[in-house]
Amino acid sequence: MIKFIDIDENSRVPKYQQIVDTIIHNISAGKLTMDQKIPSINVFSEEFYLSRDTVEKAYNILKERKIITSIKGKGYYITRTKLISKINILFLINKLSSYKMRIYNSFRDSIGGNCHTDLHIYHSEESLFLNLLEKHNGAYDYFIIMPHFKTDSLRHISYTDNVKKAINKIPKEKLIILDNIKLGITGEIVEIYQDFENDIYNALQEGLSKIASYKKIMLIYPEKAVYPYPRRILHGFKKFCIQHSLDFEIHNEIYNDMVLKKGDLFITIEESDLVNLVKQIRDDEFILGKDIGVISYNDTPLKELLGITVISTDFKAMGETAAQMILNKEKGKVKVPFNFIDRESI
Amino acid sequence: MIKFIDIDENSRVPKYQQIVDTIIHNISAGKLTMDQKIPSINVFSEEFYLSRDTVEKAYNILKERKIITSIKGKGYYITRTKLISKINILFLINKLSSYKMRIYNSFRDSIGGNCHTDLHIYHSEESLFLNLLEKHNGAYDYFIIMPHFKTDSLRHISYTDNVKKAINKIPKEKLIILDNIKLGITGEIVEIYQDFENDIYNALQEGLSKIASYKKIMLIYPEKAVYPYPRRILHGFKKFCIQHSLDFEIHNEIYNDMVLKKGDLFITIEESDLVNLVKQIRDDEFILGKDIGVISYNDTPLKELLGITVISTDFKAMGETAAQMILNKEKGKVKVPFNFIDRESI
DNA sequence: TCAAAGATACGGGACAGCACAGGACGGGAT
DNA sequence: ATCCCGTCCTGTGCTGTCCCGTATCTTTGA
Repeated sequence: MIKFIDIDENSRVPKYQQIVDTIIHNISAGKLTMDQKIPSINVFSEEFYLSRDTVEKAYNILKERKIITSIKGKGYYITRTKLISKINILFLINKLSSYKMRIYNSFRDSIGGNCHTDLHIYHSEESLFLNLLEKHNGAYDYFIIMPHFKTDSLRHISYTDNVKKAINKIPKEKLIILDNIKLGITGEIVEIYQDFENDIYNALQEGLSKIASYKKIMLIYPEKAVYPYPRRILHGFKKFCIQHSLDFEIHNEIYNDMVLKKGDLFITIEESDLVNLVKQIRDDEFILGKDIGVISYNDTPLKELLGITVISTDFKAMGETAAQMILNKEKGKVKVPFNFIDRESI
Repeated sequence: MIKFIDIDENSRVPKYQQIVDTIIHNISAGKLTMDQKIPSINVFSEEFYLSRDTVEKAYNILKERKIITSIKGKGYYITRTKLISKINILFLINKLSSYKMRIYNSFRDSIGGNCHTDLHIYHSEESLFLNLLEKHNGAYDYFIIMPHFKTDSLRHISYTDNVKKAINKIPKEKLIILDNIKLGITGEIVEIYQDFENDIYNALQEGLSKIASYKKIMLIYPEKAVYPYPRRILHGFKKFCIQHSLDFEIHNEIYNDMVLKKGDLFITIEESDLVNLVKQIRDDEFILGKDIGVISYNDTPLKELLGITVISTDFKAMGETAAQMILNKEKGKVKVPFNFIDRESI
């Protein structure tokens, strides 16, 4: 049996807090190791002449901090021996894309060394998302989540009741929602959102004079992607085109045998479509930015080198904002900057 | 009689659950086959000093999951061997870069739907790496790990004893090492490695005729990066230059006020350096691929569009190979393809 | 200043899960 | 007939979890 230091009857610190400190102290001293069993509530309370309630409260605090885990009928076990003092953050994203990566990396750069961040990917699958939340419930001090799911072709509702319930279970002060605003969660939570519909509308508006010189605008929106882009992009695009009486079409991808016509303007979302398109423009000996225009969705340094005009979310700002709001304990909704960056491709 | 692994008396997992896991594991490992008889409750309980009740409870769970069927007076028999459990894979990487991302995504595309893959990032920190392995020890069927750590300036030895010990604790048949071969782990493990030194040497060799026409070769090797690149890249580069009597220099990054000279050839590793370099070449009104040459490390679709010559690891192949070796239960060491792709930037 | 509210600590009880030790019964095999 | 098999049963002693009431002390609010 592990030898614990005594509990001080006359201390100002609550007894349950003394128990917590004792356990943590024993862990850092190496006297308690991973997966080791600690005394049961009954044993502990009798050993030190404490109420069962006091020990239970202490164990519950340790459990919430995921330092110990309880198994009904068996006992309490140590499940974490390191990173105890750090703030733990769960970063939950639907898929691993270069943009998500940039958000994550800029977040980690901004949040500083005193935080531990775990990244989990749920591959846009609702069941996985629910599982992960269930599994890590209470284990983290902050949950940064990006709720994007595979949409059924039948229903256009983005979130099922299960998802809403699961997210509502997370204490509001621990919750940070990225990328989405249509959750209908009440209360003061942190939201860092993209306003997909207005973002694309306003960005295109900025480039109107140039855009209007093209005969037809083609949006390449990957409809059948495993991980769908928000359909509000479509709405914003359509709204812009209709309002300015511009001829437009929407396609799923850039096919290899696509017929390009002088005066076409393409807006590509996926990088692969951009690459295919530019290759085809070159093959057909059109001049990019003159015969055929290209606007790409979301900027990268190499797109800048290529001189591709972009409409882009500032992902770096997104990660930084999330970090800042945690560090400064700010609340509220923040819109991520979305810019039209004019280069030579239109 | 089937040899079962032992039941751990002190585990936090209930004993009956350990029995269930053991049986399922033996089925996926092929040690228990269809219609085979498993030990009776009495035999099993005596063999492992368990209560009959515990074994019975485990068998009942398996029966409810239709994995075994009981015949009164005869015994228990395996009745289902397929789709009883997903294979769990832990993908452990040191940092999140676009290349790591490509490996991971191509791995997931290749491994198929019957596997569940978790990605964890240890940020090149030894303690985090050890903690993750300790925490998930035994929870996964395969461990795909990329051992890269922050190097002390004092020691150039890449791996401490702790790391070696931790990796050695993983059963050999579960272990897949990516990216590194200098671990000194004995036994037949799966290794999918990059031979950094010879890769860069051979790739440059392929482009020798073009490279030799430049006056001086500059390698931009980010020495002080938080996540260091293997120094063997340096060795291979130096070897190539010395062997062909080429003038060379090694820099840490592309500075903004760098003096470019006609006849310089740059090899950039980080994308940011490539971007800065190309911008500067344009600012100084040099002609890329004529006045000044650029070779970039690791290919991307946009580099192809830009016409940047690259020497590149085939990351997609890396992920696919890992998946194939798990699916086909192959063993051994496989070198990842590394190519010289000549474009217009030299 | 005083009362209400809250946190702390205690004692106890009820309930369900885990692991163990048996026993009783009928069915299958030899 | 005998032995081992699965099945169902009771009982014991531990475990965590949730609940109640009570007494003390501090903090808060009016």
